[in-house]
Amino acid sequence: MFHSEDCPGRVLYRHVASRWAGLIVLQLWPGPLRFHRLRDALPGISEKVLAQNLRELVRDGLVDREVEPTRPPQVTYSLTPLGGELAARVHGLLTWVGDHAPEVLAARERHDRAS
Amino acid sequence: MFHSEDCPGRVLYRHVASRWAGLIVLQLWPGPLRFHRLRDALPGISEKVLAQNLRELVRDGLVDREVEPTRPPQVTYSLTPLGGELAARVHGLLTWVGDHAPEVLAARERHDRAS
DNA sequence: CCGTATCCCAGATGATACTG
DNA sequence: CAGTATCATCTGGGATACGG
Repeated sequence: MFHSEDCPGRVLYRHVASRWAGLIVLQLWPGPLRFHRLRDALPGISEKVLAQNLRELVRDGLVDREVEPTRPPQVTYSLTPLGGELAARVHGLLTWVGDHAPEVLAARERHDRAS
Repeated sequence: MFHSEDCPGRVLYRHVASRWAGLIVLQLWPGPLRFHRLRDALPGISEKVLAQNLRELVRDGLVDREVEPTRPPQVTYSLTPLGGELAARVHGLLTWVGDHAPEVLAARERHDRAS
């Protein structure tokens, strides 16, 4: 798979596998969120980087952006159907990582001691 | 999930979501491979980066490294059971990305034209 | 064949301040 | 509230050459 270096699949994968994109999509999986909720759910992300990633995700048709023309404005982000499918896969990967991280750390310690 | 910035899950996820780790694990899913086979299956990777990633994966107990003491030496990499579980999730994500990349690119073009 | 050792860089990320 | 602007940083990754 991905036998060319810049085929569409590889390009998209590089974005999905970026530091934050997967985590953002995952946060939106249970339901829509506003900008600051999203920010608070992702400790360590800066507003700039969150905004960048959201723009990319909207551009790629994975996330919807809705603006309520109130004062002050309210902006809500939600997954598109396409984004929802992606989120399911990301969720599978992340829950596994979350569940097995301790095993991996144990293996790492074992390895470090042995060497 | 991952409510601390440097909890084990986030750390492991950052590695798994690195540019190459997922692709390497995926290549090993069908069966063991030698170093150069792996390199050839991953267009664009340098030997240095491949070696780095493999060392990390071995350290984390996700990949096995077996050396035949022949001359010249033959080194074979394979997934551990733990690595196999991870590969399944990565496979789910990557096949989806591969299958839907065209849709995403189409959405992107639509978006770029609209703006 | 299977790597390691150097050196280097772009691009992703971060901190801070500011605006409609 | 929801961002942008600006500048600084940092590290994963790349090129090249060499070694067991």
